[in-house]
Amino acid sequence: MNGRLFKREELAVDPVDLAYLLLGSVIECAGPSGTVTARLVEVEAYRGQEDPASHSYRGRTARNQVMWGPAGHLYVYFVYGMHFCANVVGSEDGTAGAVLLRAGEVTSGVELARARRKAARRDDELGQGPARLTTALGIGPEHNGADLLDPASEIRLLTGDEVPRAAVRSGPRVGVAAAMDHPWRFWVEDSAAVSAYRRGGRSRPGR
DNA sequence: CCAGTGATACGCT
DNA sequence: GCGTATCACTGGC
Repeated sequence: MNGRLFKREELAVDPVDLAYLLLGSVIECAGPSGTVTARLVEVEAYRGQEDPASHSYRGRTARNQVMWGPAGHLYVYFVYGMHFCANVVGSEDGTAGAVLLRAGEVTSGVELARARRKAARRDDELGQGPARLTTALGIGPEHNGADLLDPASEIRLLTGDEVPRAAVRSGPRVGVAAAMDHPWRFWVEDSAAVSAYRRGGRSRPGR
């Protein structure tokens, strides 16, 4: 079924499986000035306490408490002094797994997204990066902990057209020095909204 | 290419 | 309690 809310048990899975599930799905954020929806095309899996790159690696803190809660909630964090990034919380068995939303194609509310993302020169750039995506959708700190599966929620996660595994590419996560041996970044091969791969300020095309 | 921006968390007193 | 390195980044050069 397409365009329905996910069920919580569907999301309470290993973060890598959740990453595949989220590609092609739709996130919808309603606010006072309108609604923006985006089709997710790039994500990264974070595996909780066993993963040195995960915010939950060092245990529960005030910032990361949402990651220990039930699946299907949104973990929003502030980074680099000016940006917000959003994760979908996965497993609820105490492993604090989550999937970072790295990029999406804005599929409705394009005008509102453009107004929020003045620097974007093409529509492909509206959600082309984790903080660009939250800006385009209007996600902020007030959405930390929001339930994506509540029909009454202003931010919700819906099923989309399934992306075949053959159309999914994977590689090392962006900006993560630790655990480079795990290809836990996943993206839709033919999407123009997939972010450029950067590491240490250097661009690494093709990887 | 690289400056901006500020919360976070760790290692020391 | 305090100093400070480190960011799951972006936009303007």
